[in-house]
Amino acid sequence: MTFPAITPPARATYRHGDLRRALLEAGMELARKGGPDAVVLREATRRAGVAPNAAYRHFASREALLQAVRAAALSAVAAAMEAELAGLPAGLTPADFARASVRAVGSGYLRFAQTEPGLFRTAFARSDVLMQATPETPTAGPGGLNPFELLGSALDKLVQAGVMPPERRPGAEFLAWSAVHGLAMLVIDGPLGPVIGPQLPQIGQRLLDMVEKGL
Amino acid sequence: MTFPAITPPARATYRHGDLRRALLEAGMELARKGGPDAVVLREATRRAGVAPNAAYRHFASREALLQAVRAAALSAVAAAMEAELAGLPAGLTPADFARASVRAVGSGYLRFAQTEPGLFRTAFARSDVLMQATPETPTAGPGGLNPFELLGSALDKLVQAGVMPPERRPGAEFLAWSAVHGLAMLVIDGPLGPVIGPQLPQIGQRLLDMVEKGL
DNA sequence: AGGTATTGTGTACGGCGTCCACAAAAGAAT
DNA sequence: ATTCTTTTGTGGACGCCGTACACAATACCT
Repeated sequence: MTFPAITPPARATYRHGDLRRALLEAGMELARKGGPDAVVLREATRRAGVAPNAAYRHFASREALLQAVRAAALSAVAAAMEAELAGLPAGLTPADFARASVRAVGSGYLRFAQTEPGLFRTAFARSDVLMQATPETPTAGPGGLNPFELLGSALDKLVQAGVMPPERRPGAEFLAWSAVHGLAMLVIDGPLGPVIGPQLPQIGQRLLDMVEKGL
Repeated sequence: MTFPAITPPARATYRHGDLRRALLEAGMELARKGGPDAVVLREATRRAGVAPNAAYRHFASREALLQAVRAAALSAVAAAMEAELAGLPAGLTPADFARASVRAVGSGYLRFAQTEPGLFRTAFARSDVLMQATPETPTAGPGGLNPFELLGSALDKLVQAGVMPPERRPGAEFLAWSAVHGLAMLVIDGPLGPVIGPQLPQIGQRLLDMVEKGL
């Protein structure tokens, strides 16, 4: 007689070997579809083929696991922004390049929100991981800058290129970030999803026009 | 010997009389401090002095109760906006009045977010109640318009006063709303709370400058 | 008065996060 | 090599949650 055998091999060794990473990846998977609330400790341990309590050897609580997932999601946002920046055409004037950089950061943000809504919601909900990234929970992309820093550096270019007067620079990231973040949240997590939705790219461009003009 | 007697009188009659309202009010209280996740069915019934299952005679599920709370919270947002609009000085030119109206709507939104973060988060998270308000779950304020409609009518004034060219009007609410919503979310539910925080009013005004200029 | 629909109760199930005591394995000290 | 210690995973339990089902008390209608 054979048993159903969920997760057949289970595990040969008593020690898992890389449980922390396994839990983090399971957490990412859960967050990807389902958002932050879907990051459930027991389910993550189940996927890692381990007893629920084993998680507590690597994360102090469900919240701690969630924090780690958040940080990883922020890294992914940064990577999306960097991809967008890398796709910028060459040979632009400094002013145009600076403007295009700001737009690229915004577009990357919005595109990520639309393609990975679960991760996006996880990245930006109820937490201050972004501003106080610890060595254990890096929030940066491949280039070493986190999303907030990428936006800041794009805005700096705007000043250097003479497009933005220096006195407007302080705090400008909050304004630009707010606009883009608000649209993303309203579409993927709020009441605008059904209303807008497929038109996000166009509305996004219009929003970026507004930011560029109004900053 | 006397018992501890939590909720001493409990209830004299078998029927509660107004359980639906009682549950809604308990839910609002829970949402006020704690946000949407704090709206817990069992706790609401406890506060109403009733068995957990009694709730199911009035709400199909926890989610249904939460929807009702959301609608009520949206009403409160609308009321905050109306209060701000009512405080506008008299004797403005139509153009200035229109501009001030848009700002008032935005300020009301931000002020509400800061003074009632729990309700604010509840109002605007994961739901489409706003766009499809049912008779049972009204989202409007005392004046009969919900937050979205209040913003729309302020923008209409902008066009009527000749401040905004009519061709820019369609979709403008999405842009303005995004900006304000994003700032509110980043401050009360995101990573900007510790960073900004007390300076919200100033940054809010700057954000509204950006919107006004960039719309 | 009796019948019916409404509303609240009791019991139970499975899922969650987390605490505690224990067991297995790995590494260090003898 | 044997023992001790630290690390890592297991098992069982607790109290919370949402919710389904059967039942009881009340109100309402005839």
